[in-house]
Amino acid sequence: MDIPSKYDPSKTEQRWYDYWMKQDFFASSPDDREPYTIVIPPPNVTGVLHMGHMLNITIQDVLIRMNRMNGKNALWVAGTDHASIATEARVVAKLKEEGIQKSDLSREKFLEHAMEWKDKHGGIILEQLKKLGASCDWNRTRFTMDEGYYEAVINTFIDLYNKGHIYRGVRMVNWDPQARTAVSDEEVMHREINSKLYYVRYEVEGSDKGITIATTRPETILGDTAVAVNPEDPRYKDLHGKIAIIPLVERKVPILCDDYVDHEFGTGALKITPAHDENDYEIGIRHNLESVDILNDDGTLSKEAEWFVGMDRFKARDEVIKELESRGCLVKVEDYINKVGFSERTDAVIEPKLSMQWFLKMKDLSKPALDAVLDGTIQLHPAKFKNVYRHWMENVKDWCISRQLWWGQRIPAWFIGKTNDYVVAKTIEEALKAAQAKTGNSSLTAADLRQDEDVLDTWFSSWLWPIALFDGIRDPENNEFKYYYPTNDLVTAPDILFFWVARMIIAGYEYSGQKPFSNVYLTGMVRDSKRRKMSKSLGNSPEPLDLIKKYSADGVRVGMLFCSPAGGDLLYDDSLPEQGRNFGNKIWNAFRLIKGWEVDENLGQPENAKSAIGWFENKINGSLKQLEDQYKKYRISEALMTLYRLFWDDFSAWYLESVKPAYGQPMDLETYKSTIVFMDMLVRMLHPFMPFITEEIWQYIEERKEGESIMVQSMPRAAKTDSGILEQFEDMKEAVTAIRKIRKEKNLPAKEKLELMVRDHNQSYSQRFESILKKLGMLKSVVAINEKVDGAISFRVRSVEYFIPLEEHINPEEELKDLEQELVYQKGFLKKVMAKMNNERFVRNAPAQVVELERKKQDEAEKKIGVLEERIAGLK
RNA sequence: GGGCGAUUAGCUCAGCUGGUUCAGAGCACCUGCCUUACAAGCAGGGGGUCACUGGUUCGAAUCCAGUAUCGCCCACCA
Repeated sequence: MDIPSKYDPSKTEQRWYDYWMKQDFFASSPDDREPYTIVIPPPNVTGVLHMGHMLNITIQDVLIRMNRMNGKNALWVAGTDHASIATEARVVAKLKEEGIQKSDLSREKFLEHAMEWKDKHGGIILEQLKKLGASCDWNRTRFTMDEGYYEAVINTFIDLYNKGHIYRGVRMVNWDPQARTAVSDEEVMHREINSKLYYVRYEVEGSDKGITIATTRPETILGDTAVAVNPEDPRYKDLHGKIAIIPLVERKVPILCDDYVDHEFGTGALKITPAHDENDYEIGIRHNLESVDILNDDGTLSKEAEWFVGMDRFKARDEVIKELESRGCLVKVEDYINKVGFSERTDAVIEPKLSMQWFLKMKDLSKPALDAVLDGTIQLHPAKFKNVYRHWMENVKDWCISRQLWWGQRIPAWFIGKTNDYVVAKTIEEALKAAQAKTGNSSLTAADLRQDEDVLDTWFSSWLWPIALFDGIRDPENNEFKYYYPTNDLVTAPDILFFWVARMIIAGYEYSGQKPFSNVYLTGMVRDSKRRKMSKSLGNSPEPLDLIKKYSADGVRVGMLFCSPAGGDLLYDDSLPEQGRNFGNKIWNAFRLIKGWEVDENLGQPENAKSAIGWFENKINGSLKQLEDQYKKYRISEALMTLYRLFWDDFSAWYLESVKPAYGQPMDLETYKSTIVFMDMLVRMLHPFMPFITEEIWQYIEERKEGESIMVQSMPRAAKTDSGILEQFEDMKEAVTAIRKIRKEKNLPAKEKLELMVRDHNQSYSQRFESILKKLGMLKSVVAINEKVDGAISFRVRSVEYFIPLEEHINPEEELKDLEQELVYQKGFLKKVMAKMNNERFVRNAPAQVVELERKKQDEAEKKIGVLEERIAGLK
């Protein structure tokens, strides 16, 4: 049979994926089986596959394939997120390239462009997932703005509004001047930056003393409406109630007292800009201050600023400094490290800005979601995230859900006439009725209503993902929703624990009265080997599809999972997929070996094969047991390692070597059959991790019918193991290793067959595994003896002694040295054991088992010492 | 500034409710082999005061306290 010695995935992977699709194996619909459901974290519709997705998708596919093979009705739903701010930014940028400004377009026209763009690019990432082998039910692919989903989001808004959870109001919000929208607190990333602290002197009316304040944002001076000092601060007691004059704008403002001011910081005097700072805003309210908004939505200075109108805020900062300096108001400048908020999406510096927005009250809604994680109804893996989650949920603040964008679900609020009075309703017809009722004016017409221009935060739609996917908002009684929901596992990155996971849990309890999923597996970040984040600018982020081409999808999957414990970062290096590919090749070659055997039905089964099979049955069962435990604990990397070692070390290096017939010799039918059974089990066990190569081999193992596939086979189940057999085999392995080592040390020709004599034959494994010992140790014979042998090289495994009569290779001095070394070790060991045994408190307090164990150790060590002393005496 | 977590081999990590000489795995490394499945391989090997200091205990990598270093999350000190 002609099978290439190197596995070539380039043809097989696409072929099998097409086959699975054609057979509709990924599809699921409700039936009598227990469901197992995963919903994909919907990638941004603008997104392209990156390393983080690769890890995330691989884990989900392992789980879904595993459960499918375990007899569950497995469903993995895919989809994309409309990603309002990110997508809108992309579309705006693209239009700009074509010379079109967003402001030139009507809302409708812009949305046409956006939708067109989405249709063109939206499917790319999902197609990429297929290359990795993702077994999603593609018939169910959803989009967070598709028709039914859009409606679910709007209905949710209306419902929450009617329940009194949503309010509209002017608040200090995080303003992204680049995207020209408010963003939520979670979308602001604080970073430390090197900046300057400017000390600016304000004149005080009726005093030549003046007052100096410190600020990092001197341009906001233009919006100052007060100066504040701490009432207890002796330096400024004489200035209480006086009037300060703001430089440049020459505005007269009060000097007031507020406990908020820290006299330790700066000069102990604080400028108050209620429109551009959260604290100043609070102080403004307390003291009834006017607020002057000096910024336009795009971050340029507004008319209110009076100076540098229309200039960008950072340019204006420089100009203000220059101007202050030329007027002699700039007292000094210090280097200063402070934390600045950046927009998560555009990376623009966030401006705190007073603005009218919609908010969702979080406190009450989050209560059941907090409890569910605390009491284990929902489990986070790893569990350490429980604390982080609790901390966030206990301090959760109201969520700003409106965005000044067009791409997204438009807020279903309608203003009446030119007023700020509004009604919330799904359609304009309903809104009209409500407006008429509200105003008592039945002559209002649709023309008198105008819908709120804003859209909802993206996360206000994705928090419904597990529910809305199954149409559970519109119809909670529908079969699919009832069958698949709550879902089982969610696999995602910890950076969206609050953005998304926490809010899904909140929505889950509010809209289904249940948890949305039972387990959350939080992956780590993919970084490079120096722990740096993967980024385009560093050029350290490999192109996923190139990796698949180079190392195969199986290889990349395995590589991703080799060292990525839950929650731990994955330090990516090309050696990982390489190791994965090598593993694939190893499997392939083991299979080649088996398929290459010629079978002779008349041949009896040799002893070595019988014992190897008996051992490997136990070994595989032991591994299955271990795997069950590892899967239960979501220890995916460890499970993979268990399989890796089972296949490489136990199956290939020991089992196959034990049963392999001599070159050119045929094999008996029994052994062949058993080996095929093992191979079949092994590829099934490996299938979730390496779907392609295992399918390829499985299809080769036997003639398969159209429509058969490994992916719909059952997973082997653990049976009982005989630990005695496993231990005995381990002892035999040790003996083989020792013999090999002797060969190497003594430079014996590899083919020279040796004699082996075994003392203490009865208690040993060597009866059961004697034939394997002979085969792998290249032995002529294995003979049981009762007395020690002089003039032989010897070694020991546990209490059994082995002798290889090779007088000519013996160096008595070396031998003596080895034995004496061994004696020293044993005596040391015994001493340690005796120390315990002689310790009355140990004997009294330690459990009987432990004491018994020590007693055994003592016996054994004493015996060994006796033997060693006897031999040393003999040599001397 | 507050909270959480970590520190075990060159690297990435296991080590569950203290108890076999318990210090482990994979990768990397060293030596020898192109041996008739696989050099993407085979055989053999070296390597760690379990961050530090105390404490509890018959017994500590494991439990407790402190110290140091790192990481993450939250937070309005201009």
